[in-house]
Amino acid sequence: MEFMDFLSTVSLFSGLTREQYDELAMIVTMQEYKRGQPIFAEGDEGNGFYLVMEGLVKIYKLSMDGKEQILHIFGPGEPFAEAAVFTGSRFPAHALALEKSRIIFVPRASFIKMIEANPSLAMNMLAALSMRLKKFTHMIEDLSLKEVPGRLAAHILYLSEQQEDRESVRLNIGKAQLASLLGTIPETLSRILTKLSKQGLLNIDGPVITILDRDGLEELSAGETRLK
Amino acid sequence: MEFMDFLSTVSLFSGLTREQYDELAMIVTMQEYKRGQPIFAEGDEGNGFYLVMEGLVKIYKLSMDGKEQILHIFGPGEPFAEAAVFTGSRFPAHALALEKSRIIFVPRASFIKMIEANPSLAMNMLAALSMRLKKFTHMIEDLSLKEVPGRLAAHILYLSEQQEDRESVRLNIGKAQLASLLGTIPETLSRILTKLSKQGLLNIDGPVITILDRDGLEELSAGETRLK
DNA sequence: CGCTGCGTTGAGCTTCTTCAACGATCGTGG
DNA sequence: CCACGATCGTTGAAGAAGCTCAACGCAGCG
Repeated sequence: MEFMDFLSTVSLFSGLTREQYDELAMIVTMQEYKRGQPIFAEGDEGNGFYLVMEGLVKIYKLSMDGKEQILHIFGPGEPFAEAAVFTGSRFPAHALALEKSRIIFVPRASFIKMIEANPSLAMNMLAALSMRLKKFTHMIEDLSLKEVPGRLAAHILYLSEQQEDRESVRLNIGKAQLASLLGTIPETLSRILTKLSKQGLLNIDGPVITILDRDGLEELSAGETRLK
Repeated sequence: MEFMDFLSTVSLFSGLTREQYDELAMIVTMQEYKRGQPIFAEGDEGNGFYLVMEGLVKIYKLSMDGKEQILHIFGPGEPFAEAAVFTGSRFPAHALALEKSRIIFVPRASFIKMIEANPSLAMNMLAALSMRLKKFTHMIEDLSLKEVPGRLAAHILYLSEQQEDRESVRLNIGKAQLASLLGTIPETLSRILTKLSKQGLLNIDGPVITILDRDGLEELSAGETRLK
């Protein structure tokens, strides 16, 4: 059972005993998805939650006329669709593998039993949901109160804090996906990237963005500056 | 202790034993706020969460240039700022009383002890956070994928399902607040209300909105229709 | 080699915001 | 009780931001 090594790295499960890991390994299942393959659709019954073991997953909404808004992009170690476990309702969004992925499924009923018996698991889950909530708060703020250049700047700065190299960022998703994550369309994103580039705030080389003027980006992101 | 009657009506605490209610009543405090008075500010230390006992509270974000986005409006029986309890961090938004309100405060440390000892309380809290998450998902979808008329229509339909009278809705907040909740400004909201009214979809009488064409509103809300 | 997906660029247009002015309502103090 | 100011809602005109539609270059891949 190669899950074990992986499960022990998932922060949601930190603090579990050896037996609890065994128990967990018994109730979960694993499945592979090809690039572009859907994992679930909005409206599907949510009878459990998922865990990215390997690969990349996007959670997104679609409008009637086909426009997409990405809510999350999840990589290895991250759980998704946990909320459906506790509302007992249907998935409010779509999920799709952006790359070839291995995804673990944790069925609701057994997981709820585990939670009720493990205060630390409950606390971990509460913390996870709370972080998610905070992230959404941020997203709503960005969508409503910032213009696209500000959102883009904020996102680049965010990425630069996640990655090793502080000064240059490598996008793990395509520009079209990035546009959808920022609540805009590829054309607009492209224009703004070239604009930022022409103003010397950053440098674009395919999927690699180099930060040239961090202060300038921070002003943009805070809404103190306007793009001319 | 007049809390008791109230606490027993709060769904977050459903399933607690008599002793647990007593315990709860011991650790909480109550405070009154006047209309317009702040309860906490973004960035404040979040050392507990709140519960509306009476009145109306808004949770909101401000942009640099003063624009406001309302995240929630809470009335009696609803908890708010719970997430701060579990992330252990600062409040990510502002809270202010829209009316004269009585607000209960539940300090973090004692509440966490209660949760760890009460699986049902943990489950209630997980369910509450999950619902909140779902609501935000909806909000992001609206902001990103719908235009203002669609958001407004969706909101009116939502209100009509909450209230007794299915055909006429009474706004419990002013139109400026409603605009901020929908991610727009009073001018735009006003124009769209009159437009909807002229098209015979609804009727406006001060804070009372009468639904004249429910199907039309649903089409708008789903993005199937455009406003001419 | 051609196809397909992705990114870019241009032109025109729609939606929404900004700025300004004005009427109505409400609560307060004189 | 009236007058006043403040807040709130409405309307108009102009401008900005972002979207739509269309075309094209380029790279990867069968």
